[in-house]
Amino acid sequence: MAARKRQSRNKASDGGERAFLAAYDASAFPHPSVAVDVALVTIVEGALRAVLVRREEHPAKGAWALPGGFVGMDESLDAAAARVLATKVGVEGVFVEQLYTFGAVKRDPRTRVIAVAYYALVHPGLLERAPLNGNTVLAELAVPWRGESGGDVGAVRPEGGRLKLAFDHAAMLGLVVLRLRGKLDYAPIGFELLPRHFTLRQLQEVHETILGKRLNKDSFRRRMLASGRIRATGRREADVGHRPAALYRFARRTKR
Amino acid sequence: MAARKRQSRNKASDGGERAFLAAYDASAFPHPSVAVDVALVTIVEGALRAVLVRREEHPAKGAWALPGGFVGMDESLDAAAARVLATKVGVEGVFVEQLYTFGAVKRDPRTRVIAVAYYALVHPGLLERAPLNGNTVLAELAVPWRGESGGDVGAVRPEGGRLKLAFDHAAMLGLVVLRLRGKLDYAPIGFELLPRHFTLRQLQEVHETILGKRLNKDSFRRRMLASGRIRATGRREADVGHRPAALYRFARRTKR
DNA sequence: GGACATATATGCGATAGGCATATATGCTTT
DNA sequence: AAAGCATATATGCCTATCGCATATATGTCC
Repeated sequence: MAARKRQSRNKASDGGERAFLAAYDASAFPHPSVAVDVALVTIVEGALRAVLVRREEHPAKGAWALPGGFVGMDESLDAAAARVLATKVGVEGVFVEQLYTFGAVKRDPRTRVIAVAYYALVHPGLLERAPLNGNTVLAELAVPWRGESGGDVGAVRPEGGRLKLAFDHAAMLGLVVLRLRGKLDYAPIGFELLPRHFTLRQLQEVHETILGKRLNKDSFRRRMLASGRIRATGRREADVGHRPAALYRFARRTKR
Repeated sequence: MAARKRQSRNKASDGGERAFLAAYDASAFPHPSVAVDVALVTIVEGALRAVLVRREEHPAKGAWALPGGFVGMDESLDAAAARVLATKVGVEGVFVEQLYTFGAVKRDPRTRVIAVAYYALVHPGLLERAPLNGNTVLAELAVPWRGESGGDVGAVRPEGGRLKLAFDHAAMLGLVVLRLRGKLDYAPIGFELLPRHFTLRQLQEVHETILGKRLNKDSFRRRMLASGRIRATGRREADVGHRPAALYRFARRTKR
């Protein structure tokens, strides 16, 4: 689906055309800058949450923003997103996918900045190693439940109140939720929010959290088992005060 | 720091912060350029087709490419896509939507160019007014049909042979097809490829062309009529050598 | 008026989802 | 050790939808 290309850093070597290329170097003219903003999303306590960092500088100083950074001349967009995740949040090797590119003229009051938004999914257990200091927060994404009124999809609230978000980052988070909802049925994104081994109930809770509505337990179970995307591990959960559920893991191939 | 001159552009508001903003002007450093490429897609003779222009300049001189252009400092991405469509193809007021942003480092041998790909949908009748001269072609997108083997999705062929595409534009076209397939069920994109009034059979043929497989006629009819997205006009097609079909039009609201 | 081609309507079996009920099982309590 | 508990797992039924077949309707063409 999303073209995820990993580009090797082969250095430029167009010998004969160099003079020509220089003449067409678009960077000689003023043009927009490009940044990546990454929404690192997880689920804690039954709510979608995203990592936000407090801006130390103008513009929007003091507001909360998605971790981001400008795209270097020699790194791909995907690489820039991974770098931002590793540098600013300390997370590596997680699911990352491009979301949308925001290009309104005045979205950044400084200069013209085009932002390529990414979203990443991670099991909260992996976030424990990433220190969330005072300048970083795991904010709950407001996802109105079925029948529940009020609240924009994806708007952010910390613990009841509402955080002021910089730039158009609130729109980015709203789009993340919509994208997750749209892809949940046909893309293996639910598993990214769970540990390697999980129960069917845990998987259902992830789906319910993303979709913002309750699902029928039996139908969900049948659908998942028939999808061929999960495989029984033969193990069971432990230390629960009742019959333990079977543990499954994600199966890459759709076997039928 | 030295980019002070640049800052005079937006003297509109930020009185006190001007010096600060100048210090953070990212355009003072070398950074990637941004272009938009637009796939104008239509259906002619039962095949998805896209407008391609022959490149007159290096790089990839002589190859076929999607109409594109660099993004100006004072235009949004959406505006740039609309400008490219109007300027290079002569089409306005059609459905345009962002597709994906391609950011591999070496995708353009000249300099670093990040391409925000768009796709547009248009009824072929509207394209007749747009002159397709020798440098412009309406190339068929290779969409393998169910059971049919070979051929990358979205690869381009003129009339049997295969066109050489510049840059990563073949990947863009492939992604267009996948996106159309994915959105067809829940987004009103099929109607964009039809005239204002259309028959159910015409709509079904559009769906079949996009999906690359035959659909059951009765199920399709029932599904469309029950979707609430089409409304009977009371009129019928004329001059067909058999019983004329009822004409429908797209209804914005999903009434139930 | 009849042939023809396609549109439109109706019925039926297969399949999947929603729902209720019954059974299984590991842990905790008595 | 036995009973209780809470949840997992299995089974059956009803209904909506889809694929398929059949029947009827309605224009044009000869």
